[in-house]
Amino acid sequence: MTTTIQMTGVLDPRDDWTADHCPMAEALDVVRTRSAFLILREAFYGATRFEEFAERTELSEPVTAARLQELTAEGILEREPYREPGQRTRQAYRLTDKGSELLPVLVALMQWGDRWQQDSGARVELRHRGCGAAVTAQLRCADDHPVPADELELAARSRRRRSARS
Amino acid sequence: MTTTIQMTGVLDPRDDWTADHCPMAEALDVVRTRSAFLILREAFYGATRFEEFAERTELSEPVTAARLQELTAEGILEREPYREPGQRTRQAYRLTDKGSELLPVLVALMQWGDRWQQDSGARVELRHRGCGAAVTAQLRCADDHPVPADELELAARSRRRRSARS
DNA sequence: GGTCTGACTTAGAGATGTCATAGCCAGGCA
DNA sequence: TGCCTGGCTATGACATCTCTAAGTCAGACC
Repeated sequence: MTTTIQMTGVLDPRDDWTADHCPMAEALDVVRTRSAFLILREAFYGATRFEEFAERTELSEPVTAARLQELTAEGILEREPYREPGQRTRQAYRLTDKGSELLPVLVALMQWGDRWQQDSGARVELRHRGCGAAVTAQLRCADDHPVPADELELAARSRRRRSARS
Repeated sequence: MTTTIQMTGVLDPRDDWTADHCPMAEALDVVRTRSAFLILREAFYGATRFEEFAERTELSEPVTAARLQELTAEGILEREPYREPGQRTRQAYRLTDKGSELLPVLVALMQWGDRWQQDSGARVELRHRGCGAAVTAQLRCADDHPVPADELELAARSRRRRSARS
C-alpha cells in the first residue's frame, strides 16, 4: 500500500510514542458535531443572523443558540451588534480569522462527499472567481509541489514557531 | 468581510434554495465521530491490526470493533486476511481509495488544530519526502491558482460528471 | 483434551447531541 | 398601556457515543 504516511526519526516506530496532543483530535473537539459544521457552512455562505442560521441549517433553535454561543466562546465566530431602521439592536455572527481558516476542512469534506457519497446529488461546485476553474483542497509543500500520500512524511517538528494569533 | 463565499446564478440569493443533499453533511454522516477520525488517523499512520488501532487510538475495544466494521461497510477500509507463522489467520484493515481520499480532510484539521488550539503542544509536522518542505492543505483551482476565500464562488454545477468508483 | 491468546461481542451505564414545545424578554408600535 | 416580533432560554425526552467489565470463539500449542 502506498497510502500510509512514513514516519521518520524519533517517530519511527509508531509504537514508541502516543499521540497525546494530536492537533487533529483537538480541532475535532471544537467542531465535532454535525450542528457546528452546518453552522460553519452557513457562515461561509454568508449567514450572520440567528434566524438565518436556524433556517438554513434546519437545526432547532436551542441547538442553533447553543452552537453559536460555543463557537463564539471558542473564538471561531464573533458577535457584532447591528441595528436596522425601526428594529432594536441585534447581534450578527461573523467568522473570525480563526474561523475562516477552517475553510479548507469544509472544502475537503465537501469534495470527498461529492465524489464518494452516492446520495449526494449535489448541484453545486466551488469555482475560482475570474478564472472560473473548479477549486479543490490539495496537499502542497512549501515548495509548491503537489504531495501524494506516499510522499508524505511525518516528522518531529524541528522548531516550534507559531505566528501571531488575533 | 471577505471570508464568505460568493453565490452565483440560481444560488443567489441563498434564501431561495436549501442544502438538501449537501455533500459535506453526507461526508460527515460517515466520519462524524471522534473514534472514526482517530481510527482513520492511525490507518494513515500505517496501523492495520485490531490491536494496533485499539492501543494507538486509546479507544475501548467495543468502539474500535464497531468503528472498524462501519468503516469497512462504508468502503473506507477493507479487510484482508493475513497469517503470520504460528498464528491463525487474522484480518488486516487497509484504506481503500475512498478512504485514502479523506487525507486532505485530516491534514486540514491537523493544520488548523496545530495553528489555533492552545493546548496542542504538537511535536509533529508533515513534510514532503525528498524536498523536506512542510506540507499543508490548500485551496487551488484547476488552473493551479491559490484561491483565497474571497475569490471563491459557489455555482450550480454546469455538468454532472463523475469519475469511476472502485 | 485442555489451556492460552487475539479478536472480537454483549450488557449496562453515563455523557453528549438533538429535538419539540413552551416560555421569556427587549423594544417597536398602536 | 398593551400587543407583537425576533432572538433567544428552559425543560424533558430520545438517540448516539463511549466507557468498563465480562463473555465468546477459533485456532495454535502442549
